[in-house]
Amino acid sequence: MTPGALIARAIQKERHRADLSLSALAAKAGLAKSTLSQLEAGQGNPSVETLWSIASALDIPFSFLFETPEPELTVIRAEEGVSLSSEVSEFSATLLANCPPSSRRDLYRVQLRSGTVRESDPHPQGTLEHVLVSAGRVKVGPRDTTEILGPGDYFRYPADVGHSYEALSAQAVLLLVMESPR
Amino acid sequence: MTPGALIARAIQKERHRADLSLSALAAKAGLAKSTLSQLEAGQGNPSVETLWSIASALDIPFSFLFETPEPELTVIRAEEGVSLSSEVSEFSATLLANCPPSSRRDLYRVQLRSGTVRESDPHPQGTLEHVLVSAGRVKVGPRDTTEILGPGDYFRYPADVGHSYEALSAQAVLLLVMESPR
DNA sequence: TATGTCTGTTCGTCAAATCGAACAATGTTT
DNA sequence: AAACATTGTTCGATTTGACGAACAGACATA
Repeated sequence: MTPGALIARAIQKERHRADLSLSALAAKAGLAKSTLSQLEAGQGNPSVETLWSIASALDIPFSFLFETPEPELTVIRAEEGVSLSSEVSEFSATLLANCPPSSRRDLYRVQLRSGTVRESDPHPQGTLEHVLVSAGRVKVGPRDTTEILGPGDYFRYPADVGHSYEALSAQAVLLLVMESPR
Repeated sequence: MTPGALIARAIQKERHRADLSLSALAAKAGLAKSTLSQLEAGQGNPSVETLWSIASALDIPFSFLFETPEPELTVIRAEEGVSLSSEVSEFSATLLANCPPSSRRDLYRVQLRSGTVRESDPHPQGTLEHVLVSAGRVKVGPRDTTEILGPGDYFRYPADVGHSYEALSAQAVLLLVMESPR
């Protein structure tokens, strides 16, 4: 894939996501409409400064201007999972998810208390979340596909739709990996 | 950090790692030496085509040229950490590590039993490991920099040197994120 | 039907990025 | 020491990306 075409698609995708018109984005980025137009047409060979302005106008990290992935939905129970790299019972490692080619994975620690349900708005399209429960019982997942998880359980689901977190025990701790397309 | 300076450092770093002279790289990339010289000096505003040539001449993914250096060794205790989006006490999320531009992050669940020490050989250069303790107490880290961690603790360390995992309690569960350069 | 405001595209002009040769500075050969 | 091959730098010439106005089309308002 030629870099020009790559960037063309990325810009257009991100622009539509931000719900901006070409002219509006041009203005916000301090660029000429013509420049942006040509870029989205795949013609032209933008400079870094130009791309930088676009990225910050779209309020996205610079590297977001390069490519797209695909979603999925997976649960691996505490006792399940492919075990690898150790027959020794003192150490066992289970591969939960190897990293797709062009994605970022940010790590969060989340603490929940029972009572209310934490509703999260949809993240940008293509976003996934990985949850590994550390303590307590929780109910998490997208709108109609929530899962009930206990300590050690792993759950992966698309987060580009509304989703929620709810503690079923008094308190719960979980590791959250947010995976978003670059 | 200005994009120019960012790229300047990246190019120079990667070029030295590839053990190429400026002239040699210029030739291999089909660029004028002068162009490259100016870029590494932080002056100038390269076009995407130019950067693309450089990346492929260095045989690295395009996004390598936008690496932002990160502190290598970090501990965040269970009660510490920058809290965000936690207006409600029922939900608090702590950012542990946001994802550098050009890395893969593979997710593992690791179970340890006390008794033996699990020694791991060095991974490829640039590899980092993130550990979030789910249950039990563990002692993990590179050779002489191990940390003792309890539930909820987070630890990040370079894994391109020998490192080890040891359970201090009867049993321990932890989430391991292995981060390697692309 | 005009009049306005938006959409995104195409054009000539100008500034700037790239080029290529000439440059000084080191190190290696004969 | 002289001759040569490196290193990376600086310079003017030329290509080219970015600008901004003028453009056609879509839609709303009066």
